[in-house]
Amino acid sequence: MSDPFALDDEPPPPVGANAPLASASWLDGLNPEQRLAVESTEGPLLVLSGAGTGKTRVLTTRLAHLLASGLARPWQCLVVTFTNRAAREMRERIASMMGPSAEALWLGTFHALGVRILRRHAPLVGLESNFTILDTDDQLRLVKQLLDAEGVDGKKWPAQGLLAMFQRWKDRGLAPQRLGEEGGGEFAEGRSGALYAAYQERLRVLNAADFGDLLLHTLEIFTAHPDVLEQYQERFKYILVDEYQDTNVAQYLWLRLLARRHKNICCVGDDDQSIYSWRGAEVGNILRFERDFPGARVIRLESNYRSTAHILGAASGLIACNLQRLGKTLRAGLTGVGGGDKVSVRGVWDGADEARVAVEEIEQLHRDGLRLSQIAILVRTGAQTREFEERLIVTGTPYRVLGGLRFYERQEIRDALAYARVVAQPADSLAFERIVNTPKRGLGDATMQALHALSRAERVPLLEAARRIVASEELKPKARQTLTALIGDFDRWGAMLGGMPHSELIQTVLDESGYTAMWQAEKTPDARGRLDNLKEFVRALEEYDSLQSFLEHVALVMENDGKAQSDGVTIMTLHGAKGLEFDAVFLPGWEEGLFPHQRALDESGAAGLEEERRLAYVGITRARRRVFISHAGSRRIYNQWQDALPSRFLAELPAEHVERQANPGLWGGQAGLAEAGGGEGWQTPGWERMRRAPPVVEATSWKVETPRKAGAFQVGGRVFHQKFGYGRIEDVQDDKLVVAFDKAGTKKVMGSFVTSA
DNA sequence: CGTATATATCTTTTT
DNA sequence: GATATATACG
Repeated sequence: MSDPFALDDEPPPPVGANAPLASASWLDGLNPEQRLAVESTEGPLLVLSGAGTGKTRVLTTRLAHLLASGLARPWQCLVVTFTNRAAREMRERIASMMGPSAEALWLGTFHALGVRILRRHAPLVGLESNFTILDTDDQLRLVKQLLDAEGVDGKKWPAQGLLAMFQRWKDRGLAPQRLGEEGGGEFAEGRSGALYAAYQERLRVLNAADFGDLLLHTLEIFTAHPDVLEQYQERFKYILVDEYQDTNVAQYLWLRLLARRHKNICCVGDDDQSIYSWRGAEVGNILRFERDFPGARVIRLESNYRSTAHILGAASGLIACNLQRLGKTLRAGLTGVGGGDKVSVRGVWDGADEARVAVEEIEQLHRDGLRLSQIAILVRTGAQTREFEERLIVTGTPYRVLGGLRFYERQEIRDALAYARVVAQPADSLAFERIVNTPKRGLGDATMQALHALSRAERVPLLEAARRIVASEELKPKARQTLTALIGDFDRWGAMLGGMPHSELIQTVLDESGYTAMWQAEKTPDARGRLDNLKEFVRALEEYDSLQSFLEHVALVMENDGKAQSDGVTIMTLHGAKGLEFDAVFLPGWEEGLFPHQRALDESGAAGLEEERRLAYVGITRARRRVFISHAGSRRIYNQWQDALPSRFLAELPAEHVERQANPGLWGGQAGLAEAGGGEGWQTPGWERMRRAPPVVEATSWKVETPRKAGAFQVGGRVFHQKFGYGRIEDVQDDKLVVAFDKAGTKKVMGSFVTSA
């Protein structure tokens, strides 16, 4: 086994088992390419690693190799992952191989590593080292305020769009002063560049950074302060990057700067799994690697140890339809297992039917001995999870939704966090603003206007402005009194900060502020759950040794890894599933418009389509043994039933790897979906015809009352309104109606809110 | 100032 | 169908 020359005879690792590496023989069990990737420690190295070819294994083994062979000490290794989950898993695996020295590794996401560096040098970019990290909510509120202050019409130029623009700039490493020609565009008559600068300035005043800043500022520091850069260049002897195809320009520049000294940078990626271009990721980073790092070595990992031949065949056939790719062939590295089952494709009636059929199949797999935790349902959009959840609840099948609305995104948790933030950092104006009037204290718009004005005028945080304003005569006595009380509360809590366990402190804050009482008084059914969440929140606090470190963790991770679910079916988005594997994978919703998603096609055209196809490829290759794809004939979107065509991706799956499942008696006469019986229904003339003529949006008659257009109403007609009851139409104006209601008097209402009576 | 009601918009994907 | 924003009223 340990004969280094007997590489070709090494048996591949068994499917589905992560054979633990014995500490002394970390190279055992690697195939020749993997071994080469591990042992080529010096100089730039690009590892092109197809799905299921042991990428993570190579990364961890390489790291272990570097440490165990004495080439580097843990703190000299920089390891960048794409998700927090990947970082955690990597750390655990290294720790199990190397022991506690793994603690000293610089290992994390770009953003986590960015903060770590930025905290040390914050003053160089005009921040204090205890700066706040904003969440999306805060950012949006800030941009809105900005548009307001600058007199830009927020209706015409939505804050969302502007924020997205800022983010794209940041993804490309562009600070306002570097925008140059880029700046402007149409937005707000070409003022977007100036707004960007104003936004960054506001952040600085607030002593805050948004997500993009964590990288942008570090980059700024590295370029403007060579001495600082040198310090890190010197330190990081070896750099390892996971999911390299998903790095954006800013991250690329960041890496290039850090690697310039030792040049021992190893990037692992797969252009076929690049699915984050909408977030600024540049597949081009892979292409330019050899150019930017002269003498770079490229190793291809093409032996797939994960999936059966049929699954591989289906996935390869699909991805081959993409024109923009480096080109890689996945070979089945699996021995002793035949082709396995073909990929199942099934047409279903609608979303509910789809869920029902899938869950039946899941129960069958479970009866056959598959563990539920080895089964996943991977959806294109978060909204799709619901129908599966409902069905799984009905059948009593345990499940877990990963990445849905996340714990720290819930309203009550954000509120509690805001309280914690103000206690920890009284200058955090955005947090203060969030909770001044939660629970209701009678501090409304008027008070806030005054506070903002003073805050801007004197360039002080809101809480400080509040202090000054209550000392003046400006507010009405009532507002003045409540505000004084609130300031007093925060002072008191602030003083308690070091004196008691912080979880207790936050509990006290939530109780004394009346926040807990607010939910207790609430009669709605979900109030109960919210109180539970708050308890969970306080419990999570206990696991951190300071309020600061807790807040930092939350800002970066946004997920609550506290409660590890036991056995259950996993539901998540395709994006969330990258890097995971399951025995059986369900891929619902393969319909034109949903997958590929219409929006991707509209916004990015052919490139968008290819990215969607890569997403499909990622989905299929998550599976070890079984893949179940389904598409529904009609699906409800918002309120309307829409006929849906099977996804073009279905036609791209090689027929020899696919088994078309007939759903008995279901597909009688669906237009365009004729089941010709040849198992290739989506390639029939009918489907081709439908594909050329885009589907007509029409409400099917058997489920909904079609919302009537105002045009269908006539003056004098009788109508019924949910709230106002019956009435007579007096006038029709565009989509609005003037109706004289029998009981409620004459009102102007939207035509869509009434029905003919 | 708060509440209730009416309307608009929304869902692609996440660090 | 759910949730943010706008408006009217108390």
